[in-house]
Amino acid sequence: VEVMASVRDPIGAGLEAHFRKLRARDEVSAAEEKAIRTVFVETREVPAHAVVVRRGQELSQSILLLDGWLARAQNTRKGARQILEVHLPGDFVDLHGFTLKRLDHDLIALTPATIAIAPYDRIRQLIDNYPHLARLYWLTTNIDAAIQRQWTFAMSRLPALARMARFFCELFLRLQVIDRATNNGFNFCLTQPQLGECLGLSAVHVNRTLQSLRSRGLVQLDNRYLTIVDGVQLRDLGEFSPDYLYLDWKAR
Amino acid sequence: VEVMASVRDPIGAGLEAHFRKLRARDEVSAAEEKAIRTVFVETREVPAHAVVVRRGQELSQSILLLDGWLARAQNTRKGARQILEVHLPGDFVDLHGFTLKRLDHDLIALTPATIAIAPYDRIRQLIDNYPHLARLYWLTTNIDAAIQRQWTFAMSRLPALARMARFFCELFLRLQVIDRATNNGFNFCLTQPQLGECLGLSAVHVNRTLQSLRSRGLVQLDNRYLTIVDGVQLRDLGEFSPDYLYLDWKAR
DNA sequence: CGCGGTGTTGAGACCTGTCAAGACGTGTGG
DNA sequence: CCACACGTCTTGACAGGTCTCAACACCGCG
Repeated sequence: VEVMASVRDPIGAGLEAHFRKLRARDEVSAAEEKAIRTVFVETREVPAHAVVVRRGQELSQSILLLDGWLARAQNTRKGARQILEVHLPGDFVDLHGFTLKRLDHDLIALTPATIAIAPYDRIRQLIDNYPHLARLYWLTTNIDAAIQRQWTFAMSRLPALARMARFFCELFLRLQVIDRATNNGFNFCLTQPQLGECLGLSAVHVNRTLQSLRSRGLVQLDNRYLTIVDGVQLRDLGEFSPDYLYLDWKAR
Repeated sequence: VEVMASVRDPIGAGLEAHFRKLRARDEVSAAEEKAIRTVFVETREVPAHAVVVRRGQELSQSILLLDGWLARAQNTRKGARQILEVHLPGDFVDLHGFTLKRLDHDLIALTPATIAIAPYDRIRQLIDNYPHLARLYWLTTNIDAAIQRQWTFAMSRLPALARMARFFCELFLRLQVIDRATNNGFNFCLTQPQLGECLGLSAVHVNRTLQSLRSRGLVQLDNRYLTIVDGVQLRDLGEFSPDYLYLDWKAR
């Protein structure tokens, strides 16, 4: 992980997505926003496929994703890799490290990424001074957990086609929240083998499943851009309900 | 859900497991323990198979499990039920409802259970007065999330045999923490179909997988009691590492 | 020009699900 | 005491989804 010189205010600009994400769920005052901005000490550029945090490593800082996609991953003994959760810009990627002190899985970069670093003592200070933010960040970890539950559900009970449909629905919605999707699609940089690592499928089967979604006229994947052709049917096929993303605005 | 008259101090006695669980991870002072005890206003008895909290229901209180097993569950459109997480005595079952305000899944009773009720305003008061407890409960939600990630992993990448082995390992360890297991086993009240709902398997396949574990001399399941015959091989088969339960004692 | 990563296709094997039937134990009512 | 129903556990046969292996096309890049 290589440190890059901070130009102008790259952190401030990159935090855009983070505040969109928070404000989709609750109010964040100007004072709170200002306080959050002081938590980050530097940004880093991470190349694709890099391991950002290795399993078991002692932690003293948290990472907020400014740009690119990260993922939590864990390997089978035989070497197969499962991606447990995909993180998008604005996600406080390992805030739970703040209480856990180490991770039980790897944090890897799916694409080239820009991250911001928040030392634990500053986070500690932030949530001590702003109990509302403590609750709000607790909320975001709970939303992450809800997403995780839905993945468990999909892996255990849905066949490949539904699993993939649901995955696209979730990404689409989460990207819309942070303004990184258009009306009908989004940039999708994963390769088919990587998609298989997300869905617990072999690369071959990913290919066939993708073709099936295409031929049913539900999605289109060209040139690293995913087009949602028929969102209604896609949601139906994936048994997708956006409940679990808790996108309703409430005092927390 | 039927309310039972409180006899003597049923809450206090039942909280035993809760404090064991907390103190496996961090120190809890006498003052903190006392404060926690004041949070609960009543206990309830829940019959087996009851729905304790229904999906989408507005919440104003959290539930701590005193005795019995609860589970989070979600149904397929076709009616198949997946159990997303199993909760054991001492678990603060829907503490995340405190920030989420509703659940995106059902909370059901796997066995007859006793629960204690904690209104949100009291929880709010507790964590405002004891920031250390706020972090500690945040920690427990993070541990729940870690367990959830491991379930996702198991469902997507491990075959039935390993999945079941791992499930037994996890339960054994979690039950030992709260002193509800012996050296070589524990009471296991689930039927084979219920076990299938936990593991994402059909009842028929559960039966065959269980026989395979038995014939390999790894576990024994008689009379609702699970005996771990060969724990080392069981852990090996399930690729189980206890890391993710964060059972090391640290200042949080 | 060759090469590695990516996407695609076919064939066969394997794991797991479904359906159906029967064994066993337990509680209930006659 | 027996007959019966019911839930649970067990077994067999077959079907279907997904994996593995192998081969090939395509592309960007050194």
